[in-house]
Amino acid sequence: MNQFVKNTLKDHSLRNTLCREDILETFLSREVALSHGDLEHSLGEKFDRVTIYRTLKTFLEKGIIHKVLDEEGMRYALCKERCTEHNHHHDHVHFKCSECGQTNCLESLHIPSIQLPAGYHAQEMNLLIQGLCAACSEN
Amino acid sequence: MNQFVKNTLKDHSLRNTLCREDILETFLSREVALSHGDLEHSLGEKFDRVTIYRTLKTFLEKGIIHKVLDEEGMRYALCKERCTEHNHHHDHVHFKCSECGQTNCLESLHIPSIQLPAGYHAQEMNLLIQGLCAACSEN
DNA sequence: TTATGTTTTGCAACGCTGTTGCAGGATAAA
DNA sequence: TTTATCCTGCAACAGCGTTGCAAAACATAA
Ligand SMILES: [Mn+2]
Ligand SMILES: [Mn+2]
Ligand SMILES: [Zn+2]
Ligand SMILES: [Zn+2]
Repeated sequence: MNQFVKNTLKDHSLRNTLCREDILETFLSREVALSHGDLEHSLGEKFDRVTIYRTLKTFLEKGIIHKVLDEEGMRYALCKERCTEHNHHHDHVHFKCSECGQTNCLESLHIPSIQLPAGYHAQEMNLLIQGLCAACSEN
Repeated sequence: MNQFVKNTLKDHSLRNTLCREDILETFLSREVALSHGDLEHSLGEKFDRVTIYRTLKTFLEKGIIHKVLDEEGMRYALCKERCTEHNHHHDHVHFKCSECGQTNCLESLHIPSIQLPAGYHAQEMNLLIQGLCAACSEN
């Protein structure tokens, strides 16, 4: 378990530090997309905010996490596939529940390809669906 | 022209003020989605930043503009259809050019409907496609 | 194990973004 | 023209995100 975290860091040529371990474990244990603020809150006073920012940036560059667009600020989630900095090959849907506020990856839902007007070339797509999640709709 | 602006304000029961006129005209003349910073820059020192924030908020509530999700902060664009605060019925694609940086509405491209997992209910969708726009791809 | 070069961290400081309260000014309607 | 209501500018503030720098931690090889 903790070994997975260590391996992930090693595989990406990153030094094994407590902050990186804790942040990775937080992503693993919570199943949702996390913002910088979520992490800061979740980790208490354990690390400086700046360190958290830099860890997120490093993880993004290494392709360990990917950005999740959100109306109220950027969130991040683990990459399930093998990604690199400028090659985050995700095309799955992100869902944000307007009731519980949680945002998560719907890995199994691919964004359908779209016929763009002439001359346009797509490089990256980001689809956010907002609504009620399964837990919140059965109230 | 200016008359359209006055009518729009009147139709939404908004008082006719210089700041609102100028912001509406800016949205009409530029064809792209604008951020608060774009407007602040475009209007010079003419109005206080706070007034621009409040004008955007008012226009959103009245359904005059809608949000455009963007990796580097929120942008806004005119609603072509009749919208109200909590009923922005847009389902068109937004495109951001990674070369010229412009973001705009592709009004004619509808977001395809997606089959969500059981229990999930969609209320709103936001699809941002990043890539090269027509102008930038013919370089 | 210890020594070494390199990477990472915490701290301080800074600029930018977005919000609120309040008093004075502008607007629309009578 | 008067009046009630709405809008604006100003000041202040909290939060987000970045940078430079010195001290601490890490990985590697002696
Ligand atoms: Mn995802
Ligand atoms: Mn649009
Ligand atoms: Zn929910
Ligand atoms: Zn372009």
